[in-house]
Amino acid sequence: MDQSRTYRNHILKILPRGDLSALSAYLHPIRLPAGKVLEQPNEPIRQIVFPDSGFISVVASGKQERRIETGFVGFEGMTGVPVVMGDDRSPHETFVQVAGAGHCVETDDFLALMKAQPGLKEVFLRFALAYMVQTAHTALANGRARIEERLARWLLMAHDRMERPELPLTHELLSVMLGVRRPGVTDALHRLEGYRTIRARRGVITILDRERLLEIADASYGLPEAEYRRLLGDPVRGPLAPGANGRPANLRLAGGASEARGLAAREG
Amino acid sequence: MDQSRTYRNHILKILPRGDLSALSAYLHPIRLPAGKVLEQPNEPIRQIVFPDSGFISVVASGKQERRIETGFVGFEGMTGVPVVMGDDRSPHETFVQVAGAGHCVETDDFLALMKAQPGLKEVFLRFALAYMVQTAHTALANGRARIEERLARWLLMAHDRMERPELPLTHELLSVMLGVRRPGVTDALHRLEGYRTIRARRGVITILDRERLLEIADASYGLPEAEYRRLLGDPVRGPLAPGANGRPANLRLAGGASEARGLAAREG
DNA sequence: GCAATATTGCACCATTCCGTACCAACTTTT
DNA sequence: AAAAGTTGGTACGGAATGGTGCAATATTGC
Repeated sequence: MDQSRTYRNHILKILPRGDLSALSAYLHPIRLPAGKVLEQPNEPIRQIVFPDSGFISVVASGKQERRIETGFVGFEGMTGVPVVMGDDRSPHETFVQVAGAGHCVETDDFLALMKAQPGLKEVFLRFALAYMVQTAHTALANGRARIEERLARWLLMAHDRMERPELPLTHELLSVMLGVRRPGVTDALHRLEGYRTIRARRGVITILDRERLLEIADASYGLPEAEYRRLLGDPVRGPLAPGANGRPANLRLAGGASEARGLAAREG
Repeated sequence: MDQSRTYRNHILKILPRGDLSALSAYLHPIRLPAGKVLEQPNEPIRQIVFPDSGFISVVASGKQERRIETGFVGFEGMTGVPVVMGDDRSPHETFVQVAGAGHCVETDDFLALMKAQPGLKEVFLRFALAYMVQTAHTALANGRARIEERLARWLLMAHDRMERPELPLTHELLSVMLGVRRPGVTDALHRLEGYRTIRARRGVITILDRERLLEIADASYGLPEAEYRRLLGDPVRGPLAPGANGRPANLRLAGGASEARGLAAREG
C-alpha cells in the first residue's frame, strides 16, 4: 500500500512484507547508464543491484578477446549472486548493457540483512537457481544453435526486459555477446529482417513479430523463462513512470511466450 | 581419526567435524554404475550424491536430440545443487558417466540437516557457486572454442577426477557431451593422438601427456578449477582402496595444472 | 556545415563443422 | 563358430562460420 515502497523489480516485489521493509531501509536508487561496470572480475563486489529497467550482462572471458555473455539480468533479477552464495567476488564482468535505473544495497548491509531476515536469502537463492538454469541454457544454445537462432533468443530475452520494442543495440555489441563475428550478426539480422520479424536501423533494432521470433529461436528460448516463473512467479511489470497509462506494459515473460508455456506445461 | 568417517569426497572432507558427524549418520554408501540416472528432468530429486570415484554428467536438452553437457561432477563435488538452493527438481538430467562409488543422503534428511547445521549449507553453497562458474565456462568454451580444444578440456576434466589415466569413453559418448558429430570427435581424437597427447583404443582413451593437453585446451581449461580451489581448497585424493600404496593418487586438480595455477595467481 | 567517428554493408577465401552414409573392426551373445 | 550389436574409420558435398579488409553511410562533435 505504501507507494514509495513498491518497486518495479520483480524480486523486490515478491519479498514478504517484513523482509522488504527491512531491506528497503538500505536500498537506494541507482542510475544504470549504458556501459557502467557493476562488478569487475576477481574484485570485491561492492553493491547488489536490483534493476527496475534496462538490463545487465554478465560476461565470461578466457583470454583477452575470447569473451562471451553468460548471464542476462533485467527487472526480473539482481546482480551479486556470488554474494548470496557466500563469496565476495566473481571471475566474470558485470556491466549495464541497456541503460536504465534500479535500486542497490551495499554488500555489507546486504549480508547483515540476509542474516537477520532468512526469508530474504531464500528468495535470492531461488533467483540464483533460475540464473543458473539460464546460464546452462546459454551453454546449450552456444553449442548447438546457429547464429540466427541464438540471435533470435537474445533479442527475445532483451525484449522481455524492455518496455518498448525498440532495442538500442549495435551489431558489434551483439557479436560480442554471442561470441561471433560482427558481419555474422549483420547477415543474421538481415535474414530476420527479411522475415519481417525485426526492423534494424542504425543502432536500433525494433521487434516487429515476436511470435515469429519465438519460432525461429525454437527450443533455444523458453526453458529458463519457464523455470524462472516456476521459482519466482510471473514477472509482471508495474506501471510505467509517470506519464504512461496505468496498464502493465509488459506481460511477455509472463504469458507471451507460447514456446515457454509449452515447456512449463510439460512439468505437469 | 575415526577411519570409518573419512571420505574421499572432497566436500565431505572439508566439512567441519561437527557438521560431518551430523551428516554422516545419514550417509549411506552408493554404487554408481555407468549410465545410472540420478536425477530425471523435472522430477523430484530423491537423494544427494557425494561421489568418491567415477564421475557424473549433467545434461541440458532443448528438443529431443539437442542435448549437451552443462555440468561435470566427480569426487570434488556433489549432485542435487537445486535442493541446496531451495528447489526440489531440475530441468536437467543427471547420470553417471564413468562408473564409481560414493555416498548419498535422502533429500528429506539432507534438508533437515542443513537446517540444523547451518555450516553444511555454507559449504554446499560454495560448491554450488564453483559449479556455476564451471557451467558459465562451458558456455564460453561451447561458443568460442573449436572441437579439438573443447575435447582437450573435457579430457582434462575427466582426468582430474580419475585415479588412472585410462578413461573408459566412446566417441559417441563424447559427441553427445560436446554436442558435436561423432565423426568430429573421431577426427579430433586422431589429431590429439598425432600430437602424442593421448592414446585411443576401442572404448578407452589414455592420457599420455597432460601438459601438452593443457596447452591445447588453452584458456578453455583452468579458470573454473582455480575458482574451485579458491572456494573449497585443493581437492587432494585420499588413499586408494586397500591394495594401493598410501600415497595420494591424484594431485592434479590441486597442482598439476600450470594454466590453472596461472589463473589462480592472477587473483593476487 | 565540416571533420571525425561510429556503425553498417559487403566481399573474399579459408576453415570448421554438419548430415549422411557405409564399411571395417571388434565384442558380445547365441 | 556364427550372428548380432557396438564402436570406430573414412569419405563426400554443402552449409555455416571465421578472419580480414574496405567502402558506404549515419551520427556526433566542433
